[in-house]
Amino acid sequence: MLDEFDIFKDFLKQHHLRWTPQRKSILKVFLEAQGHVPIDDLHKKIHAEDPTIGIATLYRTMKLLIDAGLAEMHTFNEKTTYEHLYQVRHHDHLICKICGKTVEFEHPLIEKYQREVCERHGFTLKSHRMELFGICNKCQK
Amino acid sequence: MLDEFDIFKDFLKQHHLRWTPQRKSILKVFLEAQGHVPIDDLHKKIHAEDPTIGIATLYRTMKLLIDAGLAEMHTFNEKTTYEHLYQVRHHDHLICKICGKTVEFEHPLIEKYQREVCERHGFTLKSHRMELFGICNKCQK
DNA sequence: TTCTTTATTGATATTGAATATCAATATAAT
DNA sequence: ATTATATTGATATTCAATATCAATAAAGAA
Repeated sequence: MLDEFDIFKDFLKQHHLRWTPQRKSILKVFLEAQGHVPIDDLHKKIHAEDPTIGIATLYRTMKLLIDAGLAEMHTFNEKTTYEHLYQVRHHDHLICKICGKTVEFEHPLIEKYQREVCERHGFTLKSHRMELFGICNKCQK
Repeated sequence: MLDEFDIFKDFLKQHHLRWTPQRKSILKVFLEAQGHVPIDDLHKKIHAEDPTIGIATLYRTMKLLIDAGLAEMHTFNEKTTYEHLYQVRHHDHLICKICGKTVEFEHPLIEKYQREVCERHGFTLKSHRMELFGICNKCQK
């Protein structure tokens, strides 16, 4: 079974890009982080790992990870976060408008109807984004 | 039946804000525009209507229109657009990744399952965002 | 290995959308 | 009219993200 490092290496090779220590460190730190990681969190962790890596390289590498299918970018409440994608079951998000708590869920029927809608309009579905915004238990009290 | 101008006036009054010629012009131009309107399109049209209205006032007013429930902000492909909301049936979006064409749709069953998911997690659903990304007919050829 | 080509890097400048500031002005209630 | 306060336009500012660029490093060729 290929792990994320192999996938990234393959991706880089296919695109005539290079496997570098910086890219390795960034992938490592990203994989160790949990859930939705903001860029500045990543930056701090990277800095602890290797203080010489600049912010530009971090942004550049995160883009590559997205292109390689290993990460996904989200923007909830004006804040950008990155989420680990590979070997993680697809899911959508339920977000509390007040405290920002996020719950991940998946619903096979919703996905099915999404595919139907696409077909009906002659589209080939590539991806989707579904976010439900509400108020969680705690914030209602 | 209240029109958008009445709704906006009421909203302003309730919040101790004021009904001004600038706000009137911006609402007028926004209502006349079609579909998903980028801010700079609005700015051009506003400028034709009244060249003295500044960009800051435009941004401020669009925020108010959103708060008043008359507009919705979208960010497709890094570009922010505003969409007319009142007296428009709720719908979601299907977007071509290549040409940017958007199709509006609604699916009652998807909505139903969204509500179910929320309840199951103890959330009160307030709104949602669902965007399907694919390749349209024309772009596949 | 050494050479060559070309991708990558970090530091830093730049961009650009969106927001904050502020003095002058307009609005709405009294 | 008077008063309190919201609004305005011009412009400065912010800040995440990107572009620039000379120095460096990776990978394939010889």
